[in-house]
Amino acid sequence: MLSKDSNWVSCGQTCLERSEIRSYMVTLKDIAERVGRSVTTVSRALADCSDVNKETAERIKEVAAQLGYVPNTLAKRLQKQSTDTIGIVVHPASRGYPEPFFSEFLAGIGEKATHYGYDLLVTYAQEEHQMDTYRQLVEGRRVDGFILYRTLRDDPRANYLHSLNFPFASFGQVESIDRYSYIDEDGEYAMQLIVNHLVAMGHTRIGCICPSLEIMHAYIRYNGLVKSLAAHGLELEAALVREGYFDQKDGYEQALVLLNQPTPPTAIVGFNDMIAFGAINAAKTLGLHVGKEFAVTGFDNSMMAAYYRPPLTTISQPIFKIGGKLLEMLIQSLKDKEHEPSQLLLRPQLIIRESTQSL
Amino acid sequence: MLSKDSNWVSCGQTCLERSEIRSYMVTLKDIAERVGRSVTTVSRALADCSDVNKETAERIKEVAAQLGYVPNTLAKRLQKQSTDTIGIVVHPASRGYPEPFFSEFLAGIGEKATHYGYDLLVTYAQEEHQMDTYRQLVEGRRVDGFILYRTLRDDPRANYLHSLNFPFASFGQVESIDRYSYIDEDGEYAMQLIVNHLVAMGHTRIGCICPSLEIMHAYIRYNGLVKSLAAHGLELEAALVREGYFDQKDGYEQALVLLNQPTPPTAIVGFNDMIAFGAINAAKTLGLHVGKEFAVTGFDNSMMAAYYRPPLTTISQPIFKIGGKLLEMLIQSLKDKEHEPSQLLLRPQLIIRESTQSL
DNA sequence: TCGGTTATCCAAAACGTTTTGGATTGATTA
DNA sequence: TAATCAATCCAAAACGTTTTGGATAACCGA
Repeated sequence: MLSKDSNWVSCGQTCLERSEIRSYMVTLKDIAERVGRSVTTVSRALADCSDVNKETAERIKEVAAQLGYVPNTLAKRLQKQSTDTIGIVVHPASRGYPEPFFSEFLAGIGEKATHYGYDLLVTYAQEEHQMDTYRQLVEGRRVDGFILYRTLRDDPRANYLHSLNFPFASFGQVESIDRYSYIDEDGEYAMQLIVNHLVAMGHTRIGCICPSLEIMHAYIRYNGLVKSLAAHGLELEAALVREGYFDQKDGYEQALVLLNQPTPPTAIVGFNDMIAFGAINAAKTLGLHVGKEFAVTGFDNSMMAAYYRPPLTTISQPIFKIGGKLLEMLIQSLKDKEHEPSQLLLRPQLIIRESTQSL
Repeated sequence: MLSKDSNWVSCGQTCLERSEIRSYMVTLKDIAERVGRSVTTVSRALADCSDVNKETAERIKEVAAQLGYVPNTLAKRLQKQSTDTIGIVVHPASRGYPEPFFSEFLAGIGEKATHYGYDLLVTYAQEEHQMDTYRQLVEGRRVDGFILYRTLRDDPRANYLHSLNFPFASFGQVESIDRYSYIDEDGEYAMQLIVNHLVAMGHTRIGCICPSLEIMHAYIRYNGLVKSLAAHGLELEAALVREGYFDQKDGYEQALVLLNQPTPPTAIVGFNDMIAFGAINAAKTLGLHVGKEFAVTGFDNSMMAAYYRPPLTTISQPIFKIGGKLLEMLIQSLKDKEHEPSQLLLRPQLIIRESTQSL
């Protein structure tokens, strides 16, 4: 193993040299002096401008390479008055394991950002200081645009940015503004898929565990659920609806409440996979045979879904791709300020597994 | 719901005003003109320097607040020649669900970074361009320091940064350099805990599924495993060692290989939780009663561990805290270049659950 | 010969800060 | 009275780019 990168391993002399190179930062001025041209010319040569002699340009590039010149990002950005940086403010709920969704989403954004030469600035703010964080980033000109996610129906972040005409793109719609860029999954359609499937399996007594309806996703899915049930002549009984946020613990506890009722549901629709896992565990605890006599569905198709016992029937969303596409939409609007906002509604897919079988 | 943040909701006039404020960026010069003082004085007043008259300073601050002045971050950084930014280059394996570890680690780093006023620059590079990415960030002066994780025994990133004397702190040790800041868990001790427990449960035929031994963590744990087994007069048979990277699929497949041998192990030590989950599934597939006649252990105590069926015996590491502490160590060394590197070896904890019971 | 191109170059301004090295004033001290 | 000191202020330089608005010289066609 030592052979790999061995030039770095026992570096007595090498290190010193490198260290000197670093402490002496090469600037345009250095190159200019060395070549005997002005800073202007050097800058233009490196930018491949047409008004510099070919030979001069070559010589300049040669010297630049030889000196190991790398432009100073800060200086460039100050001059250009743009940061080439996209900001994302992390939601408090995305901080731990509970939300496997987030790391994939971030990766989708990050890979595209790197690809297009943008930096990704990730900020963690406490919920109560969330708006201050946005304001600081905007007014300190630290980012060129934002990615938003987990939107609310009336979303203060979106409202703020929209009012400033500050670029952003969001995963999830917002009711309180219009003309903005977003991607969303068709939650209503997703619920239709789920309900159709459950009904086909013989379920009529269907409950759900969902987060606050202030969250846009939840609201859309909830309405979709009600509507789809109605299409089958079924009703979503108030007693069969429980609020639970996002983690297994909530799913477990709320499912227990539902299942301990006099006439419990035969199926529970979890609004995300973690909730569904919790519900499965609750049912197991009560000795139910999950999949047969009691069904559970999730939402997200997280990796665990396929491996859980029983494997979870859930809705698949291409989170990684959504992140990437969102970033592309944002960059689009950064490059062309007049560009019409793009809006994308994705068709989700139902992944049927063993957690839902015929009654 | 509309009452909350209603100042943003129906903003006809408000929006315009805001928008004007933004397009007209307030600078020190603006304040200076308004107050009738020089830019220098304004700058010094806002920095609470002692050589500006109290009344003047107050007046300046008043006007600054009134105009909504926020310093231009780029200009400040260019002048100060520091970026106040910490970089983290994401390992390709951390991109999806498979590694719940990552989002918690990142959150630990990010929250502290925000707390100390540092930006967190998250970069996604393809593995083959990894070193280029580091070089660009270093030489373009885009970050003041790095957080490294998932170190190799001979780690090119650490070697590079170390040779340049560029600040970094890593989660995991590196063999190829010394005198650097790191946090690591005591993997040898962790394995001792696991082996002692398994032996106490009556296991003598113990196998393992571990990642490449080039990875420092894996190497340490592997050696710890061998040593701990030896302490009980046991040997780690070559046939009972399989390489698997990090996900359930690997765990599943490699566990099948182990279990289909003529004399299969009665316990499998997974080098992380995902591997362990896969192994559990494999055993279930073969009809084994996991926990009773066959034991599995994990490493990380990811959230799923407690909820898996059976719940997983595993090693607990405070990943979130480690991230935060790492960032603090890094900032420490940024502020005091001469500061001795700190090195922290954590005592891991064994969380015993039902996946390991008496034979 | 002259006006008009073209090719090549550059000084200076600009981006918005912080810092350096005084300058000015008025009061205090020797 | 002159020297010293403290308080208050600021012009200019610096950070390292990019861009603006020419300048210069050589060449071309009429």
